Amino acid sequence: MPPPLPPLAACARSLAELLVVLSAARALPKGQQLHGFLLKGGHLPAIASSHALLSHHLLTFYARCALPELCLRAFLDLPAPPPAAAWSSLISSFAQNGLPAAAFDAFRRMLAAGVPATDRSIPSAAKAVAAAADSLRPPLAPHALHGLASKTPFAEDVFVGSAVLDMYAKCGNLLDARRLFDEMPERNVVSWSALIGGYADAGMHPAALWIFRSALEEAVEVNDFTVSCIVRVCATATLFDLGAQVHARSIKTALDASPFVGSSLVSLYSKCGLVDRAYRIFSAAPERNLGIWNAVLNASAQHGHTATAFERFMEMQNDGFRPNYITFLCLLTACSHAGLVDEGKRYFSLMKEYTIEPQAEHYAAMVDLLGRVGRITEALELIESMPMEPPESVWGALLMACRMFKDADTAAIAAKRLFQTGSRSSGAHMLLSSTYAAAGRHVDAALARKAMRDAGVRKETGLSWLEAAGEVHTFVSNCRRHPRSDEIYNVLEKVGEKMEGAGYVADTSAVVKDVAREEKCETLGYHSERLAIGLGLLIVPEGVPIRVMKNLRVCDDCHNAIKYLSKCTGRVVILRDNRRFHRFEDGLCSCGDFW
DNA sequence: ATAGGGTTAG
Repeated sequence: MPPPLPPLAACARSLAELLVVLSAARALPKGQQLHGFLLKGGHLPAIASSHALLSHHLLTFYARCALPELCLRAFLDLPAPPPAAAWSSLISSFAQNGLPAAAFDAFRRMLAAGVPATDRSIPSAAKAVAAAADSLRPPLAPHALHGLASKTPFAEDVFVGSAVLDMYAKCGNLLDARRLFDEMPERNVVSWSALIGGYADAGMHPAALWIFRSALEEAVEVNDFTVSCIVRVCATATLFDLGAQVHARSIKTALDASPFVGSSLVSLYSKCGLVDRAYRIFSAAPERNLGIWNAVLNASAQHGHTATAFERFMEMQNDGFRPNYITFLCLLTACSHAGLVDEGKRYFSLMKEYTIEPQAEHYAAMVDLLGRVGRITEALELIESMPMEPPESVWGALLMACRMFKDADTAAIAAKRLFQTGSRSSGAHMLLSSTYAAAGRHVDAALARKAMRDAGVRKETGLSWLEAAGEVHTFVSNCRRHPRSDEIYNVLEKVGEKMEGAGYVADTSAVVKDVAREEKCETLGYHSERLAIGLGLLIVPEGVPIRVMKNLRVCDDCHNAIKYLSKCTGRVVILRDNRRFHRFEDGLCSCGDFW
């Protein structure tokens, strides 16, 4: 005789736990089976006290499976009228599972049913508005939700305030975010983090740093959220010294153990050119998540450590992490930097097996990969096959390929389509012009430059900078602004003689005829990166790599010259241009002259 | 206990 089954009410907890497991796995058939069982036997009312608990997990389950209709039906199965808690449950299920439109719809229905908004439902609604910030038809203006919230008894609640503040920040409305922050009667670490994150996303790095500093001064107990945000700012702006200071501080508070802080540190050191240090952070990380795997994978990709990148991809899967769309973006970048077309195609089709829909960014990476090995027709065919309107980045990648392979006809097509996207990129005009020039079509080149002027687009100034002792030294071509300019030009001249002795010949083919006067000046030899390296030779201690950043792509001649420079001086130069890293040592570059 | 806010990786 089997022991008698316990009464169903006693099983409610186990059933709830089972639903949580099924939710996590998004196991749709099994979950629906369980739902059916509960409904069919009339079991739900039988366990009325656990009814709401089970319903909550059912809602989360269907939201995870992106099935708002089923979610709503499970909600409507609740004994009427649903209490405010059930509504909050419904709204948060949608908001937390990428269904902002459904979340807002539920919020609206709740209000229509006469249930007032609470301190539980407003934050979820704010999250939904924030998540829909990029969509063309936002469900509700941020101001409207803020207004609604301020008419409730929760207007001064710190949870509600922080959620509304974050909504403003995510919608790019930094002025309102800041005003709310200033007016809040109570602030906590979440309010501070939301504001810092908002400034960081908007590229307002000084503001983000300033708020962070104020938080420290006001003795706010910053946590891993806050620190990861501020390290991201340092990474984006390549503020190595400041980033290292924040890192040191985070070690003291043990926040460096957070995988979120770890990811941003990996990215910081990688972006500052110190990929070995990035690798060490990763190896030492006590806890790994998908973010830190992607961060280290991207570091390998950016630094041209292609084989390492592929290995990391295998390892992360062995560790049980499921790659996401960013993982594949990193892999395609790695392939692109090594010119590995077959591997790239393999990863691109592998996305399907993971049911990850390629985004425009993945297409841009594939176009870049095909283009830089000269398969321009194939790249154009891929663009034609895109299920979405090709954005600027895709045409830009094609245009770059046309420039490399002097394909003026395709360049004209790419540029035309690129400008149709509403882009005001000066780089695109310059690429088109120089492609014409490289193909010997100097009249078209001049016309392209005129078109740029007529469009009121100014050429982006080539800038290089070098950070040393916490100070950032910025250079433009041939400038003499730096107080140590005389020494810089002297040392470059001296090294230049050695370089010529070693066989360096300045390549003047990059000097395009029929270009405007200002560009001719720039082509004469002292490109900004060389000046920055010159200063590096003077002030960076022997044995320490000279790290230089540049906002444009390094030219062939400078690339060649820096190889000779590294050989003649015995120095390591790490140059980050707008595409990737180049590590020059003993006459060779890590990119293998393919970039 | 079934409901609430902020991260990382491109």
